[in-house]
Amino acid sequence: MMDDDEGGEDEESDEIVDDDDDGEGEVGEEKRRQVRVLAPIEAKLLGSKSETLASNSSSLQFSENDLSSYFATSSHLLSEVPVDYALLRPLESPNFKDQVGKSHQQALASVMTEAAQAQLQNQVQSPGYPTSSELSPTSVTQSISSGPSPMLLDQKLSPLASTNTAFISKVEQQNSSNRKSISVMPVVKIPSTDGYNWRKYGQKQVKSPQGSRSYYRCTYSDCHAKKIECCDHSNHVIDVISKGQHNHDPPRRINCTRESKLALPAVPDTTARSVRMLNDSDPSTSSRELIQEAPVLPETKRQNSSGSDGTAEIGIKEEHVDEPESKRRQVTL
DNA sequence: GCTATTTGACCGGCG
DNA sequence: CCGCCGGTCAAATAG
Repeated sequence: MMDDDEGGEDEESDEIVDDDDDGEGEVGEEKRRQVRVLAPIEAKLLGSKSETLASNSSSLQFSENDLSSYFATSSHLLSEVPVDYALLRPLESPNFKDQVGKSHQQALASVMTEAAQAQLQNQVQSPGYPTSSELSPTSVTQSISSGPSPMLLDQKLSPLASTNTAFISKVEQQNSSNRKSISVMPVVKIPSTDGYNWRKYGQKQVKSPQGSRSYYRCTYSDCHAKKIECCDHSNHVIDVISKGQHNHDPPRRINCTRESKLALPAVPDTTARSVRMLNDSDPSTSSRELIQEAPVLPETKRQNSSGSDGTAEIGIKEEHVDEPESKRRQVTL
């Protein structure tokens, strides 16, 4: 898929930021333009990704000045600024204060959550953006922590899989063509969070928990493991149901150049997700009340603002289904 | 050309 | 028997 994860950071970042508005804003054109204004900054920020953003004060300072000047001219766009930019710029900076004044800070605060949501998606969808494992976790997490839930961040950062890259480009197409059915794919694809590679083979609008379901199966040749992502109306993944078991180890894609960049190492991302084991034969576990949240990030319920974003905790069920795949029409006609 | 995703259609289960 | 619904297939599409 998206093979240019190494080169196309700048371009993609545009799309990425634009990409996240389809979730909420539909601002489209205008937003895209606004994003372009920020492109240079973004390039710088992304350019310094190899160093730790937080610790590299020089580059940060640079960005800071840049941001300030940009901010002075386009402060009204702040709501569109991904939270990372806003937060990377110390609010205490007198320079910054001078230009924007207090009211902007207040506006910033209110806007922060929105921008944070956008930024989160932005991060996860940017192939060039350092993942939580590449980048000093604190730098990212800290910059975000004042906004939405770190859990959300983790959720969104972790699943950097090949599918995400596809999502970036596809979403734009979907935006432009105003698709009728599913507005966008779920913001987060989980494929690699559990270390396995998943291929999506279907998506369905469902009613029970109103939203959509995405159906994945393990790409491993003989593995029949499947999983279903349940998304709410706003395409936020609210539940992940695993069916079947892998008959292989999670692929360690260390040597795989492309995927190792896109996907995190095969470490189960249980910090962010609630994990639910669901036996197929155990219907008692089929309801969402059974979600066990991993209390790794004790941030209240992290709903308030980010909750509006549908930051529903994702439950991962696991259905041990040894169901024979020989159900129906497996024989192609 | 290959692989992954999207999406409408199809199929079976269930009430 | 019929309609609804969820799961899957497969052609079309995209990168």
